Amino acid sequence: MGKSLTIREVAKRAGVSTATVSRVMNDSGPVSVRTRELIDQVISDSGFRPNNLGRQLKTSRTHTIGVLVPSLTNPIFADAVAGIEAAAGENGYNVLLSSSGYSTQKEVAAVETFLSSQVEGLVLTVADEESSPAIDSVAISGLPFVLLFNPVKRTGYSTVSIDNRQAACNLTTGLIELGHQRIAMIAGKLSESDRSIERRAGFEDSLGQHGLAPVEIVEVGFENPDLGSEILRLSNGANPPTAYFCSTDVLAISTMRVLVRMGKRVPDDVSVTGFDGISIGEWLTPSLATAVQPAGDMGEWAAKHLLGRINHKEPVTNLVLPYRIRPGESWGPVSTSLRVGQRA
Amino acid sequence: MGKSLTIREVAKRAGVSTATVSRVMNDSGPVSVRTRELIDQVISDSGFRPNNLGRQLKTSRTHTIGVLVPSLTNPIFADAVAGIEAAAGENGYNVLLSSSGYSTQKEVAAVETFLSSQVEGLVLTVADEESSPAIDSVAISGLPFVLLFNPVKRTGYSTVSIDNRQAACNLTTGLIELGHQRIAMIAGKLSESDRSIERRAGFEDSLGQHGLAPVEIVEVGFENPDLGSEILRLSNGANPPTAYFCSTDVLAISTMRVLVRMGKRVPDDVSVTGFDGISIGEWLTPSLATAVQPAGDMGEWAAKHLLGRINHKEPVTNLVLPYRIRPGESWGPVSTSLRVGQRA
DNA sequence: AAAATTTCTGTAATCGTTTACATTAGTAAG
DNA sequence: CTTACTAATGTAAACGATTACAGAAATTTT
Repeated sequence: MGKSLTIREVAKRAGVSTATVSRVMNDSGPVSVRTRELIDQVISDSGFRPNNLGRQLKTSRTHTIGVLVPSLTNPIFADAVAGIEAAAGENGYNVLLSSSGYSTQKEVAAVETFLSSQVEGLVLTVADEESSPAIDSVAISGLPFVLLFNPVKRTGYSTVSIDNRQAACNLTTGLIELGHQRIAMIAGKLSESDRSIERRAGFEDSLGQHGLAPVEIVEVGFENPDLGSEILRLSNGANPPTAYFCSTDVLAISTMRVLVRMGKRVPDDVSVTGFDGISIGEWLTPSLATAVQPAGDMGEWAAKHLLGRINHKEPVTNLVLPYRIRPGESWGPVSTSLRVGQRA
Repeated sequence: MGKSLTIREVAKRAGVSTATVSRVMNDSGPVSVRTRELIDQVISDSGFRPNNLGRQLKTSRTHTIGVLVPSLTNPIFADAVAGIEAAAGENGYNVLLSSSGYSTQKEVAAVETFLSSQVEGLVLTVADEESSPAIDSVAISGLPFVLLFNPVKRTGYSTVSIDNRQAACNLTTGLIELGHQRIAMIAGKLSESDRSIERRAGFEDSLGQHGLAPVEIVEVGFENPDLGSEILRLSNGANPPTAYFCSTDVLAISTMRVLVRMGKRVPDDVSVTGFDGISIGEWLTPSLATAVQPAGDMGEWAAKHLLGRINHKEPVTNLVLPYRIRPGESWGPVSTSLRVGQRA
């Protein structure tokens, strides 16, 4: 409300020049003890707060990074953002946050805003790295950025991820070793997530290695997936799955709920696996078998690396962190009765 | 990397003045069709992107709001931020995000940064509204802000919350009606959360109305609460609680886990209630009895109201939204054996 | 065809800082 | 008491946009 003070006003009140005031604020040059004290006094008396816009415009440093994720309601991203924010804060950086809702269009818009706002770098998770106009924009601009969660495909920019394909393969193999032969995949829209694509590939790798084929790969939207009807259809179909491999924990949780509501027991009647390792999964009954991505650490690492690139010209790096298969109660041996029943 | 273009360069290339370029970009004055096309051409050819700092400095509008929450890993806040971000985005506003980790000191620092960054308003959840230097700073600055989740105490600024005290009272009464007489409260540090304080008050209201006293009120830190030893102590004490009233869902979930690990059955041996209504709660087994705050809507409303205050001089408002008691499987009638056993 | 409008465009100041450069004051050395 | 340095301060030009204001060009009115 009340027009805030400018450095000029402070200078006038202290009877010095703006240059001197600036020098005491930034410790950027010699100032006599006397005047320094005088100016400090005036500043604290008047509650002067320098306007960052002026400073940033002049120095062309904003100490701000942009962060773009698909969604904040999925804890995997919230946790990552928490890690990013923490690392940024520790290093005196601010975070400009945007979420895309898995929309390529919104990704582009967000990136455009970030670039206009002169952020010094970006951490982002895009829908599909291979065909992302948003990434193209950033790349062209020359601004440092690091891709988070997106599987590394092209080289040339920094990424922090896990080996989605291998993790998915391991998880699927786990199901097969439990005796499952008829496995369906519930996948987040492949066009909305290259993670889904990779995970599907891993899923198929494993099936292939064991001479199996997927019962079906069902694509669902992330925002309001209508799992109910799909699962009902599969379940009542000619070839009902004994296990559901879901491309994210959130989808897995929804899947389990649908199954339970249908009267199925997990894992006695049907097994379910997730992917991401959000902490809720552990607390569920049955707890969720999944592949854990260390989201908080990944975010933290991404931010630190980004700052390194910005401030110390550190080279582009592709970090692939280890994942962890977290066995849970949501998968179990395929039920004998079912196995026989189906074969009959 | 590559020095980006300025409006001056664009003007030169198009053979016009910067004023004209500015006019076509902002539609802020008459421009002949010919020159408009010419300039548009030059802009898209050169990939010119206006530098927001210059614009913002001149217009003194940043189209940015600051958002400060205690934590992003607690879904109640992540959901709220999602709502805020969505509303802000829809209205062309950017979000500068910070999290305080329940530290008053960090709150102050974050607010200071926001003010320097010339945000146009703030949405924030502070530890304790009644003694918050952060709020004082903002209030003095005259910047519009809205308090989210913090119970409304003083008037004079906008808030969005629910009636924490009443909700807590209702929830406690629910426990009492199930026969519980020995109820302990697990409270987030009262110094770190005025919500905890209110909820405790509601808890005590209900107990008082029924002529009961709390077994104990245990305060735990939010960040890494050591619930294990506390609950063990209570459980093995002279007066073991038959129910735990927890001040947040996150604490309630931890409490349930500890109890289960101790071999207790929930709700057969002991009941547990939460507070917040994070969606996980519903999916747990047993599902969590709790009071639901509509976090996403609250965030959305807070942001919209803030923008209303910024742009349309809407008056300060205290919005108290309805909460909903969500009964769950985590509470049940007090077990008869226990009741008798204890009385013996 | 001149006058009166209206439409278009340019000039230059400004927003709030920082900082290169110039200047002055202060101190040490000769 | 100069001279030569260093320390302290000030002057003024940026940074990249917007926008009063004024002037030129095009159009309409008389």
